[in-house]
Amino acid sequence: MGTITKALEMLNFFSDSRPQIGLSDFVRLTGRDKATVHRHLVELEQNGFLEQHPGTRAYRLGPAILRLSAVREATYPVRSILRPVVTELAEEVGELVHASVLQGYRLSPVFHHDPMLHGTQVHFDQAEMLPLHATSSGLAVLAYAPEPFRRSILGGDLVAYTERTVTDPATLHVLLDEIHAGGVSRLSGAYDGEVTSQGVPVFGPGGSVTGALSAALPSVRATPGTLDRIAAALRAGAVRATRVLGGEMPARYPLPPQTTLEAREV
Amino acid sequence: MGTITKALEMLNFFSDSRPQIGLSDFVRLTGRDKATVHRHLVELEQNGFLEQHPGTRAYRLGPAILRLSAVREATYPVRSILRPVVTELAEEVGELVHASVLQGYRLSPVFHHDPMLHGTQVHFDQAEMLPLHATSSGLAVLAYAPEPFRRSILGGDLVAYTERTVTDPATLHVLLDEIHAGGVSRLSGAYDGEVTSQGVPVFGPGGSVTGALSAALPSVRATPGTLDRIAAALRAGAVRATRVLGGEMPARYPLPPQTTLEAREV
DNA sequence: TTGGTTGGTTCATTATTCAAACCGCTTGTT
DNA sequence: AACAAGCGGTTTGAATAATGAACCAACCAA
Repeated sequence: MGTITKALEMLNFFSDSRPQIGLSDFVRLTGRDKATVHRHLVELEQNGFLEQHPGTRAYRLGPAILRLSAVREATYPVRSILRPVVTELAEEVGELVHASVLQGYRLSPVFHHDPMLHGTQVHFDQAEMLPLHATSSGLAVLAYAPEPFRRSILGGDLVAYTERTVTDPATLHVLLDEIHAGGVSRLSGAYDGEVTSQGVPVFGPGGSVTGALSAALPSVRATPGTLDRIAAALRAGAVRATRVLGGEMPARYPLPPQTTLEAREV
Repeated sequence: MGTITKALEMLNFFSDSRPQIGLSDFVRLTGRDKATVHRHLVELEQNGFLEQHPGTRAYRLGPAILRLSAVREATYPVRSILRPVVTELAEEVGELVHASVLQGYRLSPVFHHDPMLHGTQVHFDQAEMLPLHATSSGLAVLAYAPEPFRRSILGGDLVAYTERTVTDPATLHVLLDEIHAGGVSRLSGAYDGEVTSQGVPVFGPGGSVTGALSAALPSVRATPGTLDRIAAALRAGAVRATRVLGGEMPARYPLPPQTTLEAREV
């Protein structure tokens, strides 16, 4: 692992629930030497990717990240483009919806919205990278990804996040073919034990998968009728999201919403 | 310069006008070796800070930056807090207003808004880090910064961006004392030759300067009356911005808006 | 005092960087 | 067709910078 990766990985330890991290915490989190960690922190700070609280000396994410994200959004506004799609979809289905884009072997959250209609909500941490094999978004992506990519994922480490995470490559392969046929993935308790979620792929130019939309709800609220309604809305959302991003739906994708909706049992 | 800095600095070459950069371009821009540059690019890409266009193989800023900026905003929402202040101020004065925060020896843009009321607008590139000695924002910050910090800036490289940039430390020192007394900095053609801008400091907890607000307009529209009206609005904006950020105005700051407004000739 | 924190520094050892050559591919020119 | 020049990317061994165990200093509680 290179120096740059070591430094950048430290940024990933920040999350909504852990916004500030001190030197010793970083040493524990990374398992690396204190001197190295410190030098990396200083360098990140000098470049504005971190800033140090004057009092506590703890580090938090810095203003450079803000500046760069503004530049990316100004030239390639994925987030602001997906925002209305996600928000409308979330309001329509009445549950948490999030959009994410493929980054390496995981999904990077881009935007999420929860209409907050119910007493219990699904917790979503936008700092977490999502695994492909254990989330509805990930399965939706894998189902439409090129065969070599699918194989490299199924052949890699398939972490079991709960006892209901599917980690058998053969079973996953069958599951992905079913999702490919239906256009929507459905998972219950495979990543968060109490959550049921459904996902649809989002495509870029040339019909290649670039990300996913997903709706999640507490499994206690997940009746078959509700899930089918959400699935139909997601399918329509996939088309909208792909269109606003300038992508193309592959010809083989099951068309919404006038198309027959087959309930998918997963 | 460390490896991490070399890699992170490459991200700064992206801007609104240069959203995609290829390997050879980076080699020219950085002056570094092609093999090294390539390894850095690959490592940045693997961590999602860059993504490579499949067709052209050019690099652009990646989704990880988006994810991290969302985390920072969720826990320390400087941008979304300053947004309404900047927008209202811009609409009030009818000109481009931007907010920026101190990062090392420069200012990092956070948010900007242009009401677009006139035929000619000031161009603002949010990718550019602003120098302290040649911008109204920077002078506003320096005027209220601790003496050692002010001296380290005035003792460093003072680049002349135009023939009207003040680069003499002694002259700048006098200028800063005047700004400190008046609360507003005013510069004409010191950074962009055709632009006149005014800046006010924004303070954090404990009354330390953390950033600035600035309003800019084409010098051809800059009449004394207009500038004084904008200066008054900025002073009020500084108080609002400081308050919403949870900071404290220093006791010595000239109070708006009921206070006497002295026109500052700079 | 002792013991356990915290953030930060020093200096042999070790891994990374550099420069120049090369490869395969595309593009525009002769 | 042949050529040159551009592109992204890779390989090589000598120069250079990163690493990590030990060390400092400060703070807090017992």
